[in-house]
Amino acid sequence: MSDIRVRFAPSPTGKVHIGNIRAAIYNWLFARHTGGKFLLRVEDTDLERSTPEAIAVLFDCMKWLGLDWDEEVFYQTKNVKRHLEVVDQLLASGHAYKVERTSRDGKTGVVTMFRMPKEGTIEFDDIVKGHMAKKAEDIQDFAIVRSDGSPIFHIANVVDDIDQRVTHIIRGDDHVENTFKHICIFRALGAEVPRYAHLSMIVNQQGKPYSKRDGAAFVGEYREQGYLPEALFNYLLLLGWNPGDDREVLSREEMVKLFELEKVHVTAAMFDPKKLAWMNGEYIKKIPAAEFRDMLVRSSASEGSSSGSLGEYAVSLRSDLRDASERIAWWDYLAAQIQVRTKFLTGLGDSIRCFVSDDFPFDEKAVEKRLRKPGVKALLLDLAERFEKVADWSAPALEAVVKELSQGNGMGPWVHPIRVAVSGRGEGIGLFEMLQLLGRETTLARLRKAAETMAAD
RNA sequence: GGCCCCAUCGUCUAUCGGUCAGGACACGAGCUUUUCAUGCUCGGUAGAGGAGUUCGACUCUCCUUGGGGCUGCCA
Repeated sequence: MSDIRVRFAPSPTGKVHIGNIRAAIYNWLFARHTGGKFLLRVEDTDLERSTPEAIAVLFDCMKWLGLDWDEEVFYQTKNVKRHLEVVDQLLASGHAYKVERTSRDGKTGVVTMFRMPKEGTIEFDDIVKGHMAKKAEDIQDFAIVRSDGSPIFHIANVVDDIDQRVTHIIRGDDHVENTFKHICIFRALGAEVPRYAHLSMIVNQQGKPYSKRDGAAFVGEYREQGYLPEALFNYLLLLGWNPGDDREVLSREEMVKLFELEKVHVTAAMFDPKKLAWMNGEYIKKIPAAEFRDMLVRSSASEGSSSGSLGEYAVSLRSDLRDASERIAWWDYLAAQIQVRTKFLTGLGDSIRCFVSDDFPFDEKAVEKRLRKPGVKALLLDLAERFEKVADWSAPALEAVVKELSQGNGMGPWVHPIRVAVSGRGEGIGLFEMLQLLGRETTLARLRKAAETMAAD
């Protein structure tokens, strides 16, 4: 047990930015590593943007990434009364004053300002950035209550941190300047100043802050694009921290065990989608085979091409597989072939369509390149003839047939037309494994059909 | 403009003054004698510039340059 308490305090705008969620990850890891508490505070004072839907999206993203929080969610709007009480306190002690001001957009009214010390230096030791200092005279007094009477971020944030007994504030780099102000508020209130850790920003290829113009910027988009939460989590963590050795793909347990704020980098990190994609592939390979198989079965069902339910592992093209165990073995084999070459979980349905249904699309380019070539018709018919005679319908046996035809000159001329004829595409799993899975009947039918309808003489 | 922060391969980074400056992604070449992918082997590319401290500096200090942040009745 420890007394450490950290918080993630996003504004629920409906979309959780990756830079923001990285702060959540670091907070979570720090809490889990130290045995402290990870709190969630919803800064919902912007009534226009924060809706129940937006808050639901936020919770959803956090749950997706496995960022579970301790204690009840703290809603900032519910603490407004406290914020204003504290402001009165500051007013009474002379740390704040009211003044008539005109805002940028021309609004004139009375706002409450926090009175900054006029001399001295404000200092703090940031856990990642080191010693920070700024002359008080370089910071101007700032507003803490709007003319409409609503508290402003600075005061709400500090009061909530006091009320939630937050000991460490881990947040984005863009808050550094605010920290000097906030420290003054803590002191004016006689409260203990928490420890700070400011995280660098995530930048794009041009070195500018990463925004939605640079690609997926919101957590939900990664989910939609077939990324695994573990991969995003791991990648974001690595963007600014490493365990000190060459390990990059880490289990959650390792992360919790090894994470230290002191080792977080100060410099801004460029977001590299290619490395994230690679990492996603690594995590997909780690999915237990049976689990991946079930994902495939599920995606085939959602394609509407398989009438069977998940539990039955139906294989509509292979009526010869009567036994449940045979069908499961069929799926296991297919899944194993596909898993190693999957980088994203999207499109799984498309890649197995031709295995579970005769209703699959033909890629026009592949057809043009591989089938509409002189002699292909005869070639396919001849292959069908030869395959028909194969006693043992297995990948090695089928490969032997083509190998013999090629006479050691490369099997390309046969392999490519067969692939397109039976699957409609130019890529996929190993050809002979594919034929083995499809079975004799389907393979022969497709070869002959392609020969008649698409292949050139 | 003012204030604050930052600076190693293209990118993420290792290095707690002495290293052939290491790894990963990406890239190139090759092998696994079918596509795609995986896997394996090999390869190239880095300490912004300048002073200083030191026997010795990527590492410490200063300057320059470059980049970023903040400078709201946003958060």
